[in-house]
Amino acid sequence: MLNSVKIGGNNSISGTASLVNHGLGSIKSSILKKVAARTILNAELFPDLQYLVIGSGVVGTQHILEDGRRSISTIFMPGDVLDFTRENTGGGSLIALTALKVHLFESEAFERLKHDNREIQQALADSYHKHCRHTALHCADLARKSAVEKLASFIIECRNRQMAGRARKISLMLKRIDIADYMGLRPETLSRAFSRLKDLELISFDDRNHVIICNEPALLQVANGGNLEQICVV
Amino acid sequence: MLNSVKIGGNNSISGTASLVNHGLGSIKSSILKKVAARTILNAELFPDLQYLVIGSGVVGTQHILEDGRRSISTIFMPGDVLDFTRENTGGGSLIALTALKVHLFESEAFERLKHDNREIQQALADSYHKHCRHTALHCADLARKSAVEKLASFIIECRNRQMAGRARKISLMLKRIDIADYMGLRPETLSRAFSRLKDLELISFDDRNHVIICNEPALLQVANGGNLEQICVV
DNA sequence: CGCACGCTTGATCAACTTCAAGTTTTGTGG
DNA sequence: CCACAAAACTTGAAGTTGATCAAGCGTGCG
Repeated sequence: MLNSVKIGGNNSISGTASLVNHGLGSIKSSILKKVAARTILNAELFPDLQYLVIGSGVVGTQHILEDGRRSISTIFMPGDVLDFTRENTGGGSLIALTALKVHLFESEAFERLKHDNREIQQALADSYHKHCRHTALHCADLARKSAVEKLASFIIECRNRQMAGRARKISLMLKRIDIADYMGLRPETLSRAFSRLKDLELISFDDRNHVIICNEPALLQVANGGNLEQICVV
Repeated sequence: MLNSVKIGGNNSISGTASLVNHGLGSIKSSILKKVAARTILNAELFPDLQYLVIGSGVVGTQHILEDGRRSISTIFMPGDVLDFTRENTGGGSLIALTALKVHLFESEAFERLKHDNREIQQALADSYHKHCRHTALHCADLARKSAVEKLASFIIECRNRQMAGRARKISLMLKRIDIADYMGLRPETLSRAFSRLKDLELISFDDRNHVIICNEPALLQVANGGNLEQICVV
């Protein structure tokens, strides 16, 4: 499956069609850095930075309204690429939602390489398109779904993006407040949604940050707006 | 401002940094087609289609939940590019929200051209990034804003994307039901939000589909989550 | 130990949805 | 061009959902 040197070596990205696997791994100029949770990722933090590939951890695009309301419009997971050559955030700022390990690629060397290397261009394009898909789905989640449906959808998104395949144990990765801000809910409401899914035996908890999917077909149906009463005869 | 042949000739896209202005205009193989409102745009409709540039009208990415709830995750306006070479919709389908005039670009000739022409690659990349920015902003709109804030935000988005500059008269382009589905509201709630903005004299109506921005600073503040009571001393 | 932080639970309240008319606009055939 | 029907939009009243406010419970750490 893998066809080039892998950077980072975090097994959460193995098997993916990530940028790393396409060509960036062969770049010698990559720098590995650790970033503390809650750090804002911007040009000042990483001078000369053009592209950043996440090795481990999660980054979010955070938006703050005038009165302090916070939302997270998109999240980036291991293997995802952040492109600092353009403003893609729509006015939001990139923030480390967990501690990170990131691979940095410096400007000039990378730009030359990208110019010549069709595989890298392709890998970057793939990454953009994947991001577009995720974001479109996320809009659909936010627009018309109930709290429980949003949470079911989030758990499914986590599983899909962690490349967990059909694994039943899913890492939530984020704190409750960040999941809430991502799904457009308040933490209290999110907590009640967790309880609801647990009571209906669609999920159970391994620990606070790891859920076990107990009834996947039902969870998928709930995520897609199916009728809870019909799905869970309790 | 324009630096190449323009296709379509719709003045709503003049002055933009759209794909058309960058390089696609020089492609001779483009086909102009009219599309009726409510048509689903897919591979069956346009065999061999790779890229589509909107000349006039609006396209939306539509998602339907199991019980029929509908949402529109993203919209495309004149000058925007639809890329049919990949699935970017996150499971949604592209639908003409108004009657359209579109410019189609056929597969093989275009692929060759793109391969050789750096300007076209750049123009496509620009288009993707613009789309990403709009979608991120839209997520922030959906997540935590009230109905009135969402509507204010939609009006501002319309103005910005229509390249209306600081024009006060804005075309809403969409029907109420589509605006509602885009902003995650029911048409009744949207209607009440329109009344609210009108009563507060932030907007007035030219006709049903054209609003006049009466107090732009206030409208911007409302769109960004400012306190209505403080902004509008009524 | 005790404080801080993150999460959960309970009660109340506001906002949005739903349901049910009305009203205006649009489109069509005579 | 008008009449009429259908579609689109608005308005009102009642019902739900999620937000807010307030308190309580663990867990980790100085």
